[in-house]
Parts: sequence; C-alpha cells; structure tokens
Amino acid sequence: MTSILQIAVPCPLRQLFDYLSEEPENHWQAGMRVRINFANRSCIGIVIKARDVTNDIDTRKLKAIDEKLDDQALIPEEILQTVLWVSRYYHHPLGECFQAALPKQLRKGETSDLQLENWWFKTDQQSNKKLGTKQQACIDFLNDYPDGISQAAMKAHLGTVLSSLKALEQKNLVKQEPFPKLPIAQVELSVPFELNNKQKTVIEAVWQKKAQFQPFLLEGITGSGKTEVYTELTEKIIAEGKQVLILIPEIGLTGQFVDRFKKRLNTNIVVLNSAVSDGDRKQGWLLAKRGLAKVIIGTRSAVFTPLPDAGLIIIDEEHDASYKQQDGLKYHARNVALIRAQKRGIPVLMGSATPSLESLYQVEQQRYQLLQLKQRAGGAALPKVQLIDSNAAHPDHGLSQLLLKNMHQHLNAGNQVILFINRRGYAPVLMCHDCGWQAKCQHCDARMVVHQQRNILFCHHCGFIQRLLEACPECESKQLKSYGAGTEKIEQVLQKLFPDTAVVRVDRDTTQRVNAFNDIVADIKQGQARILVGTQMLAKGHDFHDVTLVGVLDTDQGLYSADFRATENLAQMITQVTGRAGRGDKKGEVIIQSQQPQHPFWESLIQQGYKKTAQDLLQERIDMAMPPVSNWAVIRAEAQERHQAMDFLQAVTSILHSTQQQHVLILGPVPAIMEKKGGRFRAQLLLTCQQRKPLHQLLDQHIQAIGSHKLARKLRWSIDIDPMDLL
DNA sequence: AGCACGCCGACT
DNA sequence: GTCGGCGTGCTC
Repeated sequence: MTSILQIAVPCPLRQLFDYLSEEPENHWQAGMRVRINFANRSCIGIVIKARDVTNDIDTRKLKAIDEKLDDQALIPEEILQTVLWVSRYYHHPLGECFQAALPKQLRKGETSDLQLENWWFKTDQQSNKKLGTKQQACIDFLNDYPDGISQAAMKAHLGTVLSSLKALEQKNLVKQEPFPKLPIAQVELSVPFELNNKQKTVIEAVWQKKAQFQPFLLEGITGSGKTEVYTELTEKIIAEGKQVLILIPEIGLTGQFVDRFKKRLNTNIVVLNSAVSDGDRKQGWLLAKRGLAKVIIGTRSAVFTPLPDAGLIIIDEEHDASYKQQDGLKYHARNVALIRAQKRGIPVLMGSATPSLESLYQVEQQRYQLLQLKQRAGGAALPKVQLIDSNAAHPDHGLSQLLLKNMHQHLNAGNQVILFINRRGYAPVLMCHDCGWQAKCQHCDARMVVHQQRNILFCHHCGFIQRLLEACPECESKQLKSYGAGTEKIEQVLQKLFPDTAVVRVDRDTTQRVNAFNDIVADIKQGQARILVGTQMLAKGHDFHDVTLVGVLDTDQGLYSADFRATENLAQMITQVTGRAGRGDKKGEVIIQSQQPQHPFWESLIQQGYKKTAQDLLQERIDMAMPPVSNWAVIRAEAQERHQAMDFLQAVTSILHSTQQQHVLILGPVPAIMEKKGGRFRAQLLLTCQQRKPLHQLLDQHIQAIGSHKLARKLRWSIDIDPMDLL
C-alpha cells in the first residue's frame, strides 16, 4: 500500500510538496523526518500529512521519498502546531520555520537517538568479604545513589574507578547499564534563600494559577530578588513532576543566572544558548522531549523546545529586544511562549525591572496580571540620581568636572565606578581640519569609527575595515582630527587621570574571546579593576557589590532618534544602568550627562521613575494609534541599485491596493533612515491596522503575488510582523 | 534559496 | 568556432 506524504521542504516556498511512500498512511505521523530529492538535491523534509493512494489520484509526477528517518514523530504535536502557527502569524514559509525551530543536527537529518553513557547501579547483593578501600569507596558512593549514577560523575568524585567497578561487577555487587547522557549537575547545593513577604506573595499568586493559562507581569526593580522568585517557583513546579522553561536574553554572560538555578535545584537542567555545541543542543532538546530534562534555560530559540510535562514558562527581562529575531523568520519568543502556554493551559511569568510598553498595555487591558516587587531585597536604598549638562563637560573626552570629582571620592572610599557610554571605539568621527572632509564608509551611509588600538577605521554597520589614514584623501593635509569619544578613548583618558587605579573596558571589542567576559567579570568581582568603562553590555544582569557610582555619558541618541521605540529603550537603559549603583549596605550615586538636560523626558524619568514615564509613553502611543494599540507590519526590500527597492515596494503597494478594503493603511514606500547599508539600498513599506485580522488577511491574500513578482527575485525582501524598529 | 536551461559577447 | 554572462522558471 503506497501513500502520499505532504512535506514541508527547507526552502522559501509557501507550499507543501507531495511525495510517494511505499508504506501505508498509518505508518506515518506528522512530525517525522524524511530524506527527499527536491529539485535535484538531497534534503530533509518534515511530514505534515499522509494519505493513502486511491485509484483516482494521478501519482505520475510525484517522486518517492529516499528514506524515512524517524520511526516516531521527531517533532511532537504541540511543537508542530506551534510552528504552523508561527508560519501563519509571521507569514513565513513553513519549511524555513522548522529550520528555525529545530536544533541544527536534527534538521540536518542526524539520528534522534539520545546519546548514552555508562551508568553504575548497586545490586541487592551484600559483600561477605572485606573489600579494598577503592572498591569500598565505590560501594559507599553508590549507596548514596539508589537510582544509579554515571561513570563520569563517579570518576569526577572518586578518581579512576573503572577497574574497581569491573571487579565489583565480577562479584555481582554492582551492575552497569547505558543511560541517556545528562547535563553535568552542580556538586554542592546551596541552602534555600529566605524569601521576604513580597516574594512569597508573588510566588503564591502564580502558584494559584498553576493549572491554567495566565500571563503574569512581574515588575521588580533591580535587586528586588526576581531570580529567587524564579528558582523557588521552579522548585515547586518540578516537585510536581512538571517541566519549567526559562527564557533569558542573549547577553554575554548567562553563567551567573544559570549557576543560581544549578546551585539551588537538584534536578536535570539543560542550558541552550549560543555557547552550547550543536551536539549538546540536540541532546538537550531530546532530553526535554523525553521529559528527562526538568528545567530548560535558554535564549530565544529555546522557546521551541518540546515540553511534554510543561508546568510553567518564565521570561526573564521580558522587555529585552533580543527576544525578537531580526533576520529570517522574524519571530518574538515572548509571543511564541504565550501561544504555547495558552494551548497548554499553563502560566507564564514575565519579569523585568523595566517592562515593555506592550506588556504594560496588556496589564491595562487586564490580559496580564501585574505582580510587583517594589523594594530591594535586604532593604538597600535606591541611588541618588543627578543630571548634568554635558555641554559644560570637557570638549575632547566629554567627562564633566563633577563626574571626575565624584569618581575620586568613590574610589578613595575603596569603591568601584562604572561609566557607561553606548559607543564603541576611540572616536566616532575622523575629520580633516583643513578641508572638512570626513571618513565615511564606502558601503554604508555612515561614518567610519576610529579604533586607535587596532590602528583602523571601522564601520559598525557593515564591518568594513580600513587602515587609519595619516593624510586627508581630499587635500592631503596631515591635520586629521578625531572628534567625540567612545569607550576606547574614555578608557585611555581615565588611565591618565587615575594613574594608580586599574581601568577595565567592557565592550564587544574586549569580549570577543570566548572566556573574555568571564575573566573580566572575575577581575571586577575580586576588585582588581576599579573603574569599569563599557557599553550597555555591562548593564545587564550583573551585580557588582562594590560599585557605588555610575556615570552615564552621551545618552541623547534616544531623544532625537527617528525610531518610535527609542525613548522607551532609553528609559529602560538608564533605569537598568542606574540599578547597578549601590548594593548591599552601600548607597549608590548616579550621574547622567546629557546635552539636553532641560528635556522633559529627564524630569519625568528622574522625578517620577520608569513606571510613570513608561505609562506616559504608552499614553502617547495610544493617542497616536501606534503599537501596541495598533498592529504594524513592515515589508522591507534591499537591492543593489538605488531604485530597485523603491520600485519593488511601489509594485507591492499596487498589488495591495488591487482589492477593495479600508481597514489597513498603507504608508510608503520610503527609503530606510540609513538608505545604504552594506552596499545595498534599502526601503520599506508600512502597513497599519487597528485590528489584527484585516492586516493578516490582506497579507495572506497577496503574499503569493508579491513573492512571484518579477522584481522580487532581483532583490531581498521580507515581512516583519510587529517590527521592533523602523530604521 | 538553489540550480538548470537558454540566448548573446570576448576568447583559447 | 566555444566559454560563460546572469535573466527566468521550476522545484512534488
């Protein structure tokens, strides 16, 4: 009996392809993988449907599959449904959605068998003779593990034990068996944290809704103990035999966060972030699918991990932009997590000190329940914040007298200082003093940034590198001067101003090496480095207990930026950074330098705090009918020639206007703010609608025509649902 | 996205 | 006389 399989193929085509199988329909399940020959090349497809061949079907033009790769569905039904939803919601080809959802090795067709390792178990038999010390140690050790333990773990604790174990096996005192290889557990567990009443209230609120879909927004200021809430809840949920998925942002260091879970919970914790190897990723995914991994901690793509026993999803720093994928399938992991939780009837806990306007809006709409932690755990005081006019600061390096004076005070008191400047490199501008020429990138509408240490000019948008010039290419003058200051210059200046104090710089340039970030953090914690200069990567998720002064330089991009989310992001950044000052029993101080200190934004943020500022910003969005109140989709195009992108989007506009409708507003096309980037010219078309449905219907209706337009293949184009920016 | 097929310019 | 440019058409 042959059957026809409908298969999702890994290519950007918005349709399924039929293949023949010699096996009957009931041998097939949706979510199995097959190796197929597609357009003359071998690839891996996902079975979506199977049906038996009946006489009236013409099968002549169908190819047969090459190989069945799974005996059972690799992709569980729930993940399959989630990916189907993602494909529909983000208007992205299904085959490519599976690519994004599966670990690399599984989508390349590797075995779905779990990697096994050797485990040892004690038998019921007792020894009647006295054993050697090594053998006795093994027996004693195995007594502590009635369910057995891996050979690797025994070796880690007792040294070389294999020969002793083999000897014990001969005496029938122990036995060995293969068992799925589990992630390495923390050896020593720490004692449970004593929770305060506020934390207990939060945990209780979530616990009460543990058997239903309920999103919670946990608004907890820095240092209020969100992580303890997460660990405590996770412990309670896994005690009921359930799994917990914890999403974290893509930041340099997740180790600290993961460690706190590993030290607290005696269970199998799988970590899925960019540092994890392809093999471990596959193993982690499969362990979760089998229910053997109880806690899964991972970045954006971990939201597609199978969870047969799902009990809770936690999203830490829910406002973080890294949850939205910026290329390919442009999904938002928070969105996908909510959809999964809804289907499973489980709660979602989203935590942040600076909640996104989206989530605050959902609270207002009573779709999310708000939980708050308003006090720093241990009662530490909030820092004093001062705003100063940076126009009066030093014209070259931009550090103000007040900031320098206070740095001396804090350093003399034995404390540490953080300076944030959201600009890498030495200086953002290289200019000819004689003719006014500026160093620009030849591939982008952007200036080249001076990186003095590497003696280069560097484009931060496309990565183009050029030797640092010694003479002006226009007038051959030697009077080339750099203007403005980035982390590199600030580091250099501070090293001169504070010759006896160690200065450390933390930005993408100093943390490229694999363990560089960890090493720097260790230096900071041990107090080796006293002045820390860095971009906002220094602001995320670290508490350095001896930091009492935080300086924020050159913050104003957010106030003039053309992007609709810039002010929200600035408020979040400033608030997160401010939270780094003063912990434990030390009171902190924050100095913000701004070129526009009179801007009402500052008064709002400093006097009334993030929440009030965010609510005002949300009201502005509501008044102007912007997201999250209205729904946006952006169609972007980028092409080799300046007019191609605009021409294509103009054609798209006509296609979209070809049917009568009055709900969706079509704005543009317009060139991107930075039109040329990486040698390509970019443009975009904005679609807005008060309701979600007409917008999606319009796209569904026309997407095929857009994709097969003759201009479409001469350029790159994409749809971005709920865009994070319009740049 | 790939990759083949197909019709016009500068070369062993 | 060919090699190869990338326009366009298709992928069960």
